[in-house]
Amino acid sequence: MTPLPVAAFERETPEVARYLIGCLLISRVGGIATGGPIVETEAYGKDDPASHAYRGLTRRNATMFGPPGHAYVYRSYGVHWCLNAVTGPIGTGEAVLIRAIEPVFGIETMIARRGRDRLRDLCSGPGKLCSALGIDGGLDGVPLSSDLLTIYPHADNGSGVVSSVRIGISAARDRLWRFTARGSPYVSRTPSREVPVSVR
DNA sequence: AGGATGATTCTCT
DNA sequence: GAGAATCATCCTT
Repeated sequence: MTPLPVAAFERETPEVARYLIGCLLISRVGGIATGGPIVETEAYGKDDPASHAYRGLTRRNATMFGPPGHAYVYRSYGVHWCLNAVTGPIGTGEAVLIRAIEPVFGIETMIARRGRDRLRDLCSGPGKLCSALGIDGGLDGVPLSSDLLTIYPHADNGSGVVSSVRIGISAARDRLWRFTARGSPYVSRTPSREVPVSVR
């Protein structure tokens, strides 16, 4: 199975966020495969006051300005790790936050890492999925085609994807830059207002 | 050096 | 749905 090519991360960031729904995210941290299909993403794109990159390059967000197709891993609220896929050409600070996956591979390992045994509690949030997959700051900047962290394409990509407003931000609340797999019980929160997404 | 601020999670109501 | 926990990062003195 071939990982997503870098070209897949070079389109407009919201388009990448939509496209990633259904793609397979696999971690092999610790030599154990964990992961599953992506069911929730958010775009942090151009001229976006909600983005870490909005006020320019800093030490934390430097990876966002690097090459597309790499992982941007940052610490949230001092305790959680969050995983992004860097998008756009070098020099632009854009990324897609991977917010939730459907837990499929390495369930026992993910249960142990999370300290929770209900399937829906394993990967239903950006901090949760990093915990379940063993992702931490040491993976910041690694290619998403690497042995440690890989995103694979999925045949059914595109169907059943809906958009809604992003979660946990205070700026640019009107942008429909959150994407979820319609009806998935593994998202962080059920979207209040779902808007259909056109598939090209 | 100090203060404000979260791209969150968990628990309780 | 609301509130607490918790601390690295960033910006302002």
